[in-house]
Amino acid sequence: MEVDRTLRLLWRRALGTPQGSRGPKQRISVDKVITAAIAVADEEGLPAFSMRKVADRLGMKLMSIYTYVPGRSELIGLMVDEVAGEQDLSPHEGDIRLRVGRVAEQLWDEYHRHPWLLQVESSRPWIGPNGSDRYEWQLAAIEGAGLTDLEMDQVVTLISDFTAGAARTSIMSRRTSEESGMSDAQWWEINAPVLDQVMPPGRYPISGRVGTAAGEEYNALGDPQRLFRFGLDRILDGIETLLKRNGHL
Amino acid sequence: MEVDRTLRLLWRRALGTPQGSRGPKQRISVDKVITAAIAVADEEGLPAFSMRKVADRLGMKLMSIYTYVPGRSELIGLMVDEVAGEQDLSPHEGDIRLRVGRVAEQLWDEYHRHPWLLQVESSRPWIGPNGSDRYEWQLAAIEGAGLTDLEMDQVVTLISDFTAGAARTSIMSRRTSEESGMSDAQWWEINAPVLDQVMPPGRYPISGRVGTAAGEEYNALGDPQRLFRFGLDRILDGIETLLKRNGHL
DNA sequence: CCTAACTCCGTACACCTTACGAAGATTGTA
DNA sequence: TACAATCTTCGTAAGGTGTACGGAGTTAGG
Repeated sequence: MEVDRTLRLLWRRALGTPQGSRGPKQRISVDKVITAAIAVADEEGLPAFSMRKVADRLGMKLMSIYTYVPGRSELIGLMVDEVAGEQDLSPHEGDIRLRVGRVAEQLWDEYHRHPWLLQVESSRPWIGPNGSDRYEWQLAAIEGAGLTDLEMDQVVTLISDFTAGAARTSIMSRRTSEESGMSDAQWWEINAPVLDQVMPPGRYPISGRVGTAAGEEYNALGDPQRLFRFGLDRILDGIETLLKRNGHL
Repeated sequence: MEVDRTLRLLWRRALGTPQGSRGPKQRISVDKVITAAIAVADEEGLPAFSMRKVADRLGMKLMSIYTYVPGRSELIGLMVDEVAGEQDLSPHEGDIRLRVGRVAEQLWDEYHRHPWLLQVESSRPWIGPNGSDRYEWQLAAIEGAGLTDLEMDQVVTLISDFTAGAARTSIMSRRTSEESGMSDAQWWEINAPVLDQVMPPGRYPISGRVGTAAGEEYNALGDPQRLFRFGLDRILDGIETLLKRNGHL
């Protein structure tokens, strides 16, 4: 079963080398394949990520990659767990606000370092060593704060979901300015004639006002970092409210 | 410029029919193309969504579709604004908790009705009529609650980002159970030997305990609806805290 | 020593988007 | 009425994609 093989690849370090194979030794290693694959995805994004490009980068031919990993989607699973291992999981310090904040910021950084993470659409969420270690570390941030086990899982999910959503917005806006090959000014210049015709003054009273305010404060496209911070602070307030209600804090 | 053409397609109803073209009349309409495209995406997801399938569904040949829309990514932009128009934007009622809750639930429903929305990776966020109307409506939910213009934008973004993140988790878990062709039990049966070997008891003290609790409460895969509700309630608490701090409520 | 098992990889197939141009339909205008 | 301009439809082809299959060569176990 391919599931089994992929799982063994995920936990390859814990399982040790699978001695005694007959044919010629592999020229490179799964780790090299994964590293090259991550580099390709970092540079070009997941849609443009292809087995051919991974092979090229390694100086091998396309079909050889398939002796290292079962296929494209399994390789992506391996990449996801690999980058989950880049984080610093040193013991938590400070009050719960700081701890939980750090959990969120770590995810935020990871998404920005590897924007393709948000394009991953696995049909099976692989359980890998780095993902498992991180989940344990995330829970440790709120261990002993007075939450039930169920609430602990829910809080970590809340933080993860919000951060993923905010990072998605941030990355899409970044892609917009980088990759569209068009400055904001140019874009508005092209669109203005149509939009002026179709959005007469007064048609959007609130968004007109709010959009202007927001546009002036953070410039035009929104300041994703600041939006993230605002949302995170509200969520931390909400978590503190829950702790108070539970009789802690 | 293709930007201009797409924008005109987005606002086609407001702009009226562009009279006086010379050649033969078009056999169908942009609306029919968009509707067919949405149906394909609903059924098969965005990766499997192709121009050919849209053409087939309409009884036309592949290249004819390109006389209606500039290309695949522009068609997707049109689809996004189209489904944004399915919502009921009737006036808000109830207190702010209810209003904001309804904003979130509406997005939640939309993502579940059209899961491919979360797979969209536009390089330009098109400004369409339905998206604009909805943003106005979302702001109206918190108009007059005592927030600054900037805070209003930030609150709507917070709700949108969290909902997108939670919906993403929910949809991925739904896809997992549907599409993997494998029940949870089967999956664990295959994985158990490897995981047992590699995650010895005590290796993950907190996640072991929390995972068990969560698994028992909502069964095994997590109950996305309930996780969404929990997160939303925390965020609403956080927003109320902000209002109190601002001197309202 | 020889065969089983492995690596590497060429070829092929079935998909994808879209550029280009041909063929035919329609309309505005001379 | 004629005819050019302009449009729709669509065939073809180029350049991508993932991966099934099988062949050639290499290595280690029995």
